Amino acid sequence: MSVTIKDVAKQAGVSFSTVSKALRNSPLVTEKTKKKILNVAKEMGYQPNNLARSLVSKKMWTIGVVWPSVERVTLSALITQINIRLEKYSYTTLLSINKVESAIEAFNRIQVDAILVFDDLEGTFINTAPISNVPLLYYGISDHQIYPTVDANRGKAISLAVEHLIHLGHEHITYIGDVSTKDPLQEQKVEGFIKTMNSFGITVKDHMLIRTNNMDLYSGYSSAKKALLNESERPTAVICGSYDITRGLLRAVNELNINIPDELSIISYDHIPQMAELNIPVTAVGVPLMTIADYITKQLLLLSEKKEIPNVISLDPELIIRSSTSNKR
Amino acid sequence: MSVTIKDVAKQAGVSFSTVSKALRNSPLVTEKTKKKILNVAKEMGYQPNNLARSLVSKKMWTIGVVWPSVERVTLSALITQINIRLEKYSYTTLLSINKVESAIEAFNRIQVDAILVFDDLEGTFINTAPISNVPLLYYGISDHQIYPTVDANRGKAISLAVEHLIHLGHEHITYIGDVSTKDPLQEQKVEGFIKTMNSFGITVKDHMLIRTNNMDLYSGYSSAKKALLNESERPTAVICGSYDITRGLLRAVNELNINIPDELSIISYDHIPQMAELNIPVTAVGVPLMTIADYITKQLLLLSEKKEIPNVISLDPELIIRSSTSNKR
DNA sequence: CTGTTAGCGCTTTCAC
DNA sequence: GTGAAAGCGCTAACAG
Repeated sequence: MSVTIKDVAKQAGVSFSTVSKALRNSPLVTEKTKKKILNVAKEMGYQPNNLARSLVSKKMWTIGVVWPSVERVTLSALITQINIRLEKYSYTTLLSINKVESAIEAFNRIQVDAILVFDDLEGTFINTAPISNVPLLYYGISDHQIYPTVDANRGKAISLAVEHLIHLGHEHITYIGDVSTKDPLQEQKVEGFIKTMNSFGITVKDHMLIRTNNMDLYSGYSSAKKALLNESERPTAVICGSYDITRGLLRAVNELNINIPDELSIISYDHIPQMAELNIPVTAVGVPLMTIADYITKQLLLLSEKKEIPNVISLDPELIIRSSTSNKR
Repeated sequence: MSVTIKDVAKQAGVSFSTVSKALRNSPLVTEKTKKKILNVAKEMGYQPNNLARSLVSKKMWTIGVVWPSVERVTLSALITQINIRLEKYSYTTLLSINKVESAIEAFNRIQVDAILVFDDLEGTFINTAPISNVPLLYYGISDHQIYPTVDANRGKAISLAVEHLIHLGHEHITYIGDVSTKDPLQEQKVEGFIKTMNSFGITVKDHMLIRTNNMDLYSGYSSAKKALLNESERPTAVICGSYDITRGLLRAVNELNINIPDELSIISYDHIPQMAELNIPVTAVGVPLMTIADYITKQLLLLSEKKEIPNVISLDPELIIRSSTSNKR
């Protein structure tokens, strides 16, 4: 078996509780003995048993993330950011690709300190809402009352986009996004689009709402091409539902030799740094990625310390104007 | 604090060890008392503490997977399959998106039963080879001597592809794949291509080796289009380095109205079921996904039980002929 | 069959 | 400062 605290104690000629203290760098141990113990420990190749440690301290220093099956640039970027932040507080981030319920069950089994649920895909979480002894944070829509939720107000973000375009004089505005699934997060964006358009007295006709099969680059590309090909019906502005779709749109725009923003204004959901690094820096709406990461991390940290957090953390989307939007010519 | 085995014992009027036995469904307990205990436990909302359980049993029933940063269809499919198999043996699969070393460290901290490393991206693992107390399995190339490795023999697979095409009479064969990174797994494919071509006396000229920026669909699409546009220099057969690239190629082929296999034969790396479900069922080479999943799972299970496994598990790639390849016309 | 007794490896009082 | 003792929640001999 592997070397334990007792073995080290015996070897160093001290009691095992002193070893424990030395290892935890307690001030109750002389520097001298501390040094000695640390040396012996290293020599013997001592590795702490974190299960035992956690059993008494009730802390695993681990956060579980329930990861939806499909990868999108924004989501991975978000998890990466959260991971970075949590690392600074010495937490490890672990992901599960299992279904929401069994993922939560697994994280309960290994007793993580908190669970983050991205139920980005089918909204099953809201309906089934499994039980968890471990504190849980949900990133999605806050129209349920079960677990604390971080809500990025996607509908409001799209409203911001519409308003911006209308103020620039656009009326023929098209929304390209994934509206094929039952994903409530995507539905919220579409709703925001239709409602805001209506509020300005504009009826959203069929060709102004383009459905892609999913949120990836190629879907965006082919849908966009279709929408832009017919020059007489071409919109003067487009709102994209995600970063990936915007990338697809830009490819199409490039191939068709359409000038941005003179012939077409583009605005996109997803307030991420990458948006500024595209061929044309793209005007965007949404809660800044870093802000979302900050808030989620903060709540996760609080939950890990068994602290109470508000049931809804509602984040305000922002509009960041870049060179892809201009007055209607 | 939460309810423990002792609380249940007190409530049920038995000793706590009897409760332990009842919970583990031991035959040493009467059905009657077992029933009673189970009831009381449920009423009290008893949840086992798996840390304590693991502390004595030395088993976490968890496998850690070190996940490379980029998602590719094949890799996710593979992990999904492994996950399914492990679940059947009551193991949970947990992923880490951290760098190889810190991921391994994290999995050691929470004491998983085994670690699987997909170091698909930069080959850092082979060079740095971190220490792990937990048994570790590496999925990649077996030219190192540090940890047991499952090797899918990617070079041999591409050889198979070349041979097949040559036997069909093709000579102007182009390989499309990701050769931009230092990923040794991709390099192996390219090497296999060049060597085998040479062995048939064919020199691989520049235009016969197309580099995509990465392995995704759009890269495949645009590279393929470029390669196929010039009709006079167009190859009679193409080998794709991955499923995603093949999908991209098929889009390009479709747009350019090229007939498969009459005008162009296509063969792809990645022996996965999805390959048969494309517009044109595509001839493929590689170790069948399910076979890889079977082997990896088997080794992982053995490692979890502290059993010895061979240092190299070399899997034989297969050729599966579908309708995308034919004799050169 | 059921209960008693030891631990698993560690942290944390509390004496010395 | 250091050590002895108790206990985290559970499993696994060992008695009865």
